[in-house]
Amino acid sequence: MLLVSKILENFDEVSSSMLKRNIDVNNQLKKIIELDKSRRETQSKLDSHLADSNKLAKKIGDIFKKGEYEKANSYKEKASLLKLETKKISDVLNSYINDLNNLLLDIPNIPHQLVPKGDSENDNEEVLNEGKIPELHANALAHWELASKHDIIDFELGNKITGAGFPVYKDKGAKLQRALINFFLDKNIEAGYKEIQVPILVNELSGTSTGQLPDKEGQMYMINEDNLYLAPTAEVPVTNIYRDCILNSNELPICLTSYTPCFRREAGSYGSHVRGLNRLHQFDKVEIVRIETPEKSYLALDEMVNHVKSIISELNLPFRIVRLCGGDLGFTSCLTYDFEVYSAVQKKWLEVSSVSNFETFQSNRLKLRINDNGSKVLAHTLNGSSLALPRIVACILENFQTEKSIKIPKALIPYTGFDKI
RNA sequence: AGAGAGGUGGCCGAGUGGUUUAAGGCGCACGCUUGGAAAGCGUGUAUACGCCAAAAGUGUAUCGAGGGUUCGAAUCCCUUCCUCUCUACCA
Repeated sequence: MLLVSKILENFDEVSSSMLKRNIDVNNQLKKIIELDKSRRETQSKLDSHLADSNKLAKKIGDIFKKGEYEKANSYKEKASLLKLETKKISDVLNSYINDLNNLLLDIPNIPHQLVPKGDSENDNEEVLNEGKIPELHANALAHWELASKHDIIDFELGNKITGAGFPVYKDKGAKLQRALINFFLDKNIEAGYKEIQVPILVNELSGTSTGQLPDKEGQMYMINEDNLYLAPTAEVPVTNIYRDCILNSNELPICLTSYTPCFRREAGSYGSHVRGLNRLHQFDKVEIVRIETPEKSYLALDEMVNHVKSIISELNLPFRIVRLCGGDLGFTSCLTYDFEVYSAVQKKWLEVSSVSNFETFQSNRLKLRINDNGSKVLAHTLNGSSLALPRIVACILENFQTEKSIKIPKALIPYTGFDKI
């Protein structure tokens, strides 16, 4: 959520930078400023009425003690009238606060200077392209064909148990999943991230605080009976650990890593690009989350990008890093780098990681501050996938297939216990 | 899930309608004291919002959360969340 003070002080900058997202928020911003002014005026008015009420109540108490009941009663009447008026002002104030909040909740984060203008993923800016695209034999198969040929992932069985997008991993397929999770976690821990296990069901406030609500309302599975959501990413439970916290500057940076299954409804996405493992309703992901001071957050973003890069390199997968353009940039993010691995059979790039700096957008909702020698500032939050499994699995299967088998990348063999499928 | 007991500042803990402006203690910070330390003494010690150019200051709100009763609520009522004990169930 943007700060009203930021909008007030940098109106033109905020307004024009939103054009990169292809949205015009000028009117909303003006309304926010107006509402904030009304809010402050009403607050002053209410406070002075409450101050009067408090004084009067005290006076009545004193008079009662002296036993002057008649006098007290006349003051009581006066106090009642004052109270009625106070109630009215308080209602007005609350409506201003609500309207202001609702407007602010609908405005996305301000894109960073580096974010290119653009409409869609086609306008993303490639910043690195590394690794060799393998030359496959003539009969190379797509991963969903390999999965069934080797009987390691069963999509049909998942349909039976749950529905489309919930595959069953079998035998070496299951072990490959487990190997990747451990491999990723170990790499992250080695790089200084502390492992943490968190709940996968989250409440509404958690969803709002990291920015999934109200923006992605329809993308999360909801359990109505208990008013809980299935987390679409570990970002939600992990970042919310620090909701309503004031951290001492010497506690920073906070670097966490967590494995969780992730659940996404993916409403409205159908077609060939969702075949096999390309897009699932349930998938596994290892996430990294950082909390940083404003001064260091972009340094941290670079570190995270380099870290994810090193993991993909170790798996020997051809990949590229793209800087998301305004049109593709997530609601909550200032700057995002996506990692895409190349699927040699499908002949396309598949997103496997998204690394973002949210600056104060989340921390403002989280009320996550840093206490630096008595002065308080909002922290910067960042996160990234390190990494999401399904498309990594798809690429391993496709890119490392031979006529007879699938070779496991060397770095993974200690984790799988086998070198081919 | 049922019955009961609870939730008060960084922590412990007093407080059943108006000298609570939340006692007292611990912790922490600073100062005095000391050769140095401890002890002792003194001062201070939350968050949010408003006013003020800013600081100082000051007003308001906050005793799990939300609503209500009252001139006045930590205290009474309702709703809700959480914790503990017992019972039931259970990996």
